[in-house]
Amino acid sequence: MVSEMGKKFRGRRQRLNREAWIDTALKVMAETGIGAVAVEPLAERLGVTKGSFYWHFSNRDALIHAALSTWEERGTGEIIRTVSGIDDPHAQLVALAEEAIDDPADLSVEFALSRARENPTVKKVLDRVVQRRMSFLLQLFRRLGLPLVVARRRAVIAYSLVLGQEAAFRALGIQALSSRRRRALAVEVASMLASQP
Amino acid sequence: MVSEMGKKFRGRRQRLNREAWIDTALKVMAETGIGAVAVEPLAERLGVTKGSFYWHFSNRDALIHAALSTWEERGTGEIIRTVSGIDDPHAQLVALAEEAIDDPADLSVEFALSRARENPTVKKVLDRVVQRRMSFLLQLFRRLGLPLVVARRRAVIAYSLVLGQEAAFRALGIQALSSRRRRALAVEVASMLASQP
DNA sequence: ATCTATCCATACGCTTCCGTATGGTACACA
DNA sequence: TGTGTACCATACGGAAGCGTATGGATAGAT
Repeated sequence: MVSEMGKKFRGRRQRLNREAWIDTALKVMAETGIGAVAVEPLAERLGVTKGSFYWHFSNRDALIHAALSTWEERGTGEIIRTVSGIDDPHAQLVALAEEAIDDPADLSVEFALSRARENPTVKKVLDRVVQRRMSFLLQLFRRLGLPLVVARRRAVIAYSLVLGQEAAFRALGIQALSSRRRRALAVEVASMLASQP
Repeated sequence: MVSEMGKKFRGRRQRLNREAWIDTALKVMAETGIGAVAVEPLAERLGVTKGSFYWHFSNRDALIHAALSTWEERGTGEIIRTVSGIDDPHAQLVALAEEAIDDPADLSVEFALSRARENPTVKKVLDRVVQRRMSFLLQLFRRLGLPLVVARRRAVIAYSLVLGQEAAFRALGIQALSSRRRRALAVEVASMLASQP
């Protein structure tokens, strides 16, 4: 029972794939949280209708799931891989801090997920990622010569710092930092975190 | 044109006031974000219908506004007042860290607001609060003998830490800390933040 | 040139939420 | 014992989102 359609003028066709939806979903998640990942607004943002969406995904949950998988793959390795190439643990810490300041998008997602842990899918992915991050940080602080109890606390503190930075910058209305200031901040953070107790 | 009403059995009446709505709104804001502050779910949570709500408030925005005002009054002073009673700046810092670890509810709201800064009302309130927090922190680090540039960075770091702690605890699945661990963490944070560069 | 797989638009029913209208109930107080 | 004020329930219309059904549109193979 469709009356009339397909008659209107349309600009040239858009033709998307799953990845386009996933990327947009992750962006929106970082900006506004997982709750804002809604099919129709996303469609509008992409210049299509939800007809497209339901061709690529069975439903909204499938998109969330796919987005989380993509995020987990892309993110968990990237920073850690970059940093793993460095030998000196202190230089590693500086690099880590700099990465965290530089690329808030990835951490924004993590930050958003921390607030959606009641979602079972989110919980599973987040727990895995956090596990890896924490053990990496713990190892790092151990290599810096800190005793285990201290290293454990530092790991929690470092993780808090990383997650909070994004929120703090938002709250402070800071958009970006010059590379000089960024570097200075990273060095400061690293030396604080590495300081002997 | 109302057909039949008021005939059903009702348990005893609830009788609320504005404050009950505001408190619940703040709780929900802390838990799930400002977007989750919706009239009907709140009403259900309070065991009434929205008929009650629209007697106390003109609309949803009025509730948000009232909640933000209440939060600003209650929060901005409380911690700072407690801490201001202490003389030694280092002890102040420890107390501040302990407060932050202890009472995540208040900071959860702040955290939620940092993600809703595009809302003009939120922006106004948040900017005021952040301004106060930052100048307090700056002063504190100055009194600890840190040079201005360093103190400024430390203030940003401290604020990031405070905001992130809540998210990190969520992500880590930490509900609460024993007072011993809490104290240890606070001391650790304070000594890090106060360390000479 | 036609066919087919791929991708998208439109329309529809359902649910949740907003805000309004209107009527009902309890308690104080006279 | 009635009556008013304060508080709440129900019903309604509209907007926005989810998911389904179905009918185009387009590109590439043949």
